[in-house]
Amino acid sequence: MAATDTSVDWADHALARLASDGYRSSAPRAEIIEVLAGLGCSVSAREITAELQRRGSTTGSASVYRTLELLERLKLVQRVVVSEGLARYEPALPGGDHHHHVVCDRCGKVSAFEDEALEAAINRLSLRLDFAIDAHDVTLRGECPGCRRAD
Amino acid sequence: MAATDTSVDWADHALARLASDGYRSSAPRAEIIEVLAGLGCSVSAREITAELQRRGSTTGSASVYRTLELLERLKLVQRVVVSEGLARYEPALPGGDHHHHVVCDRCGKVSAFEDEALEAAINRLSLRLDFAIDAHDVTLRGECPGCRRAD
DNA sequence: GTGAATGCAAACTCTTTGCATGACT
DNA sequence: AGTCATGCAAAGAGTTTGCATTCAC
Repeated sequence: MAATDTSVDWADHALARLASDGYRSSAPRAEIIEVLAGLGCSVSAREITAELQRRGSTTGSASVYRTLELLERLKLVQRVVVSEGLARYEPALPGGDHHHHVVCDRCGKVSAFEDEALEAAINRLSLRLDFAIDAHDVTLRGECPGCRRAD
Repeated sequence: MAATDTSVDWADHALARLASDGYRSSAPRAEIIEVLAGLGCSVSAREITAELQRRGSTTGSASVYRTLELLERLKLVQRVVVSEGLARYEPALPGGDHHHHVVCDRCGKVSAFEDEALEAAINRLSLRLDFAIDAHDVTLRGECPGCRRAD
């Protein structure tokens, strides 16, 4: 699929932002940004690297990771949690409590919460999607009380 | 922290379920379940393995992974996605669209959706939590239209 | 010319798998 | 006794890091 108008906008925006923030404009960065814009939503570093190789680029995977880290720091890309990855588990009783998690960006502390309105919104939402939804994860991120006080 | 009543209940329940499903009752499994019950919510395989070693157990990490897989299959533990792990990225424009993802359990297809009611619920929820929330991820899982038809 | 950014390769972390040994039923 | 489950160790996937080289400024 060709890049959409929005993705072109984003690529330009990202390149401009890098320049205005004093980062050097290199071919690898431009290529990574272009691929990111073209592939759209929810792309892994691995997929970007593969796409670069397919295009005959000599950009290495280390640069992909470094550039993603930079783009994330500048909030030019958002890191999303889709599934897989570092798995965490918790005991589950049949019909037991249903809760989600808040993770502290600073210290990594994980707390649990429950919210009926949230569940209701997800249930209603599930009805209007084409997918047959059978599970959901919600993760909030921010600063925990301890780290807030330490500011 | 000592095991709570609930976690003891869960450990017993899990052991009973394994037995009733014909799985052998082994020391490693019992230890893993005990650790899982004690550590509570959101534990990684790595943390379980570390705790086992700390306790002087000879249980290897392969058994931890195999037991977690088994427990997940029996729905005795729930796999939760907290963050980290396989990172996926997407272009982000400042003030750009805000959306979440539905992942097909069968084919891995990722689709995006937006839902105002969901966002509203999360915003309201954020206000009553002690954390200073600055981001959130919502991931739904189920079967995509294509895979549903293929049933 | 100088320092930032790159590519390569090695190191690391987490997870999975093969296989011989050991333990539950 | 039979076979399920284990531990070990090796292999695999994804990511990070050190270092010499290259390239943008």
